[in-house]
Amino acid sequence: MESYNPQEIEKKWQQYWEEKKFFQAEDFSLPRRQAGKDQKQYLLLEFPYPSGDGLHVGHCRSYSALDAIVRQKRMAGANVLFPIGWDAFGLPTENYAIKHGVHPSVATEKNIANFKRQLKSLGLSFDWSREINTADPKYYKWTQWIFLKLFEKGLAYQAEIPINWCPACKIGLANEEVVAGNCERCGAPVQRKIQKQWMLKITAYADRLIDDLEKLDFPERVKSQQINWIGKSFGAEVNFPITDSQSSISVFTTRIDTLFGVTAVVLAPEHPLAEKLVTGENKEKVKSYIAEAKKKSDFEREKLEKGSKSGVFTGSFCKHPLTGEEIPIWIGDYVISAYGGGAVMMVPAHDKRDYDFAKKYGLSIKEVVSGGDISKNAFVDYGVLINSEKFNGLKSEEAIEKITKELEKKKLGKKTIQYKLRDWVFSRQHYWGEPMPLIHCEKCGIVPVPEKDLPVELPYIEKYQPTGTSESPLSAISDWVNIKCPKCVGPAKRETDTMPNWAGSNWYFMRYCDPNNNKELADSKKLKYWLPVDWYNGGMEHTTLHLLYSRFIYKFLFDIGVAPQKEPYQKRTSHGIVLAADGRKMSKSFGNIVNPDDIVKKYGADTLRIYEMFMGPFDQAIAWSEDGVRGVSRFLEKVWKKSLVCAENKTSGQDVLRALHKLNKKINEELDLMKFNTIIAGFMEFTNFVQSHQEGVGKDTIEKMLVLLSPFAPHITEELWQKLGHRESIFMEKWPEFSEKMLKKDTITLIIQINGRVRDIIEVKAGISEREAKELTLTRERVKKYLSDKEVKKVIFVAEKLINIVI
RNA sequence: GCCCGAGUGGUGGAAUGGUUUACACGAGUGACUUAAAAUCACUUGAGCGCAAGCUCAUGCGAGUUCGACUCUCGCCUCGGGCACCA
Repeated sequence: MESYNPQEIEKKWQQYWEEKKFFQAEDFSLPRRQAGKDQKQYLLLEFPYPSGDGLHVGHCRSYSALDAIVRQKRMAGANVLFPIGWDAFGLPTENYAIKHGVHPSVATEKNIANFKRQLKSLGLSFDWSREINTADPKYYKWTQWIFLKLFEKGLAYQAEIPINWCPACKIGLANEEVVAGNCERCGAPVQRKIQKQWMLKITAYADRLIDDLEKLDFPERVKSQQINWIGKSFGAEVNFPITDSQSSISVFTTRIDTLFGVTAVVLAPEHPLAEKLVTGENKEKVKSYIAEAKKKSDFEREKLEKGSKSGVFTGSFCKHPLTGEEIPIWIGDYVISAYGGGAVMMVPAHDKRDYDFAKKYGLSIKEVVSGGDISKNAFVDYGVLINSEKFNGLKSEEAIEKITKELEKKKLGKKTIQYKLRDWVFSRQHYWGEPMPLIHCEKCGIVPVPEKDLPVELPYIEKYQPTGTSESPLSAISDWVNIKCPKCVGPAKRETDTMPNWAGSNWYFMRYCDPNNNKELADSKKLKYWLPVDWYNGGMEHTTLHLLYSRFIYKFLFDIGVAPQKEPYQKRTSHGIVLAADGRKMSKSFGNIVNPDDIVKKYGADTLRIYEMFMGPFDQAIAWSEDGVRGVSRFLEKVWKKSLVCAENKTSGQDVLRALHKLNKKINEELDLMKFNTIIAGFMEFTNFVQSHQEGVGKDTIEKMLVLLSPFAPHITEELWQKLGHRESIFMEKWPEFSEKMLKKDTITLIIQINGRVRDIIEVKAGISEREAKELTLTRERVKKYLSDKEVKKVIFVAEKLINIVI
């Protein structure tokens, strides 16, 4: 008998499938086999960033799993779109290029070639004819086009916002490049620097991003994470008039019922009024405090531990809007400038942070909601109001209503809604990204590049190093920067900022529907046919970034008539990461990385695929184990041998057929639930069964088993299929159905319990009645032993399962 | 500090109210072999016992139930996420 040699057969079939174009999706077409049941299925995985490290075994895990689902759906008759492409712009490539003196476009090209080779070696059934690359001008033409539309509709604007600035490297840093407040490259402490940045107004879509989640088939934890991120809260805005001044401080609170407990107002160090309110004696102290706080990066500010909040008194006071009482104005670093106007009313009795702050600086604590013990802790729950003048005795809920009304009447406040969600910083001062298609004209201001001039190509330059001035490297190319204004033909300059890599990944799934269109983003009929994506799998870490951002962009494209629906993805699932054998993350610095190439070379792609599905629950993080890989390799060896041996037999016995239908049922029920690990276990159980019933297993059974296994282990099953005498590919087979009738057995195992403990097990005929079961049970020696003279109080009978005697 | 998960053999895990430990790994014994590897067969939660068998065990403690890994309450530990969100 020929032995199983994956290295030989896998290449062969990969080429065969590619030549036959098996995996190309057909626009509008009926599915291959079930005419009349025109069911399109669009399955998407997050396209990879082609890093220099090559494919990770983590990619293989989710890709193999999705591929199994895709292959099964094709066999069941669906017209499946399963595309792949490259999220090619990004910071790591630029950094790599600078470090090694290789142009980013060259590095990207090389990395893509490597990724492509690796993906192909796994035999994944992508439709390669639709491959896209976000760094290709033909692609980013449309990324720029989307930006122009956002600009046109007023959803792209410029704002002064702080960035992380490394004073030593003289470059702006991404959050990821800031490690514990220091620059990742040189270790210098990161500072904040104000920079003019392009922003996208995602906040305009906040409500819709929450409301439309309802109808989507997303995991609850994904939905709630997005909802919490958007953070819609209902509350009130209150004005505290500043003493001896015309102006007032506006604060936002969700707990207006605690208004009478305010003992200070605290401003963020960046608050525009902060410096103005400082009085003589405190001036120096406050100034240096503000300077210190501003220097701290967001990172440090966010990580301030309990108790380490700091603050300083400005020396100024404001008036309580209802009592007229004098209230001190403080500055505190725990107040976030970007939220709620950068000012809070401090109610130490009923807010934990305020409580800590008041304790630290000896501010008074005034209880206004009864129910707690404020000498020990802040009482944060709702309760009944006290010390609140005419509102005493009201419940918190009612008080919120009435106090808000009172403030509105006196024009000192109003009901408002606040969101945590912030607008999206959309520009980068880097080379390797899409240039923003805008022109700055001295006369006309900001002028969009006319659509006919798109794409604005990224110039190929030798010097893409940072400029040291916090401007993009593009600003140094005067040939490119200086241009005539498209409106007035006067002298003008190009915008030199580029877009973040999110720009390309926001809409890539739309381009797959029509990847070579030169006239528009994609043909509207094709979009209408394929979208929305039926099933999108990806990582949990993208929940509040890519997944949310791309929903926003899709909604925008829907509003301007480009996207066919309100939501891009109908169903979302997420995979767990693959950890190293030591339980840590795989990382170069730990030296614990597993290269999929090595596994494919040693054991074959089918083994790698099955192992990664078998390793554990799909959505959980699991550590790599090469012993586990060997176990799967043994399983495939067994499939190979038993298939060839049993194909000699003509027919199969009843027991074997029952086991086969049981397996078929298991797969049909568990595949969409992504219970790959138990499905593979089911196959192992089946092959073990075959091993012990070898004579009773016929060719019919083996063939059906191979068809069932083919989505999971495509190469070995295709090879065996042909060895068993078939000319057509196994993937042209129709997905098998199981019959419930075949699963029925004549006898069942009845568990006998006494007081809920198992005491005996008997084989009885199926469909046994309670009376029969009881009679049978009471004759058993082992039961009698326990019953002896005791009284039977109760008998619980669960049909086809167990009988429990209570004594 | 807040939010979300998860705790089951030597290990990864299975079981979502009904035989705890499927499947796999590892370990052990035997067969084949000059030998090893590979393969095959058997054993493998812990304790007591010659055995039949009994007792205990799903992080800890209570509770609901004829019956709890599963449901409820309280606690502990680990992992992931985070924007001190007023």
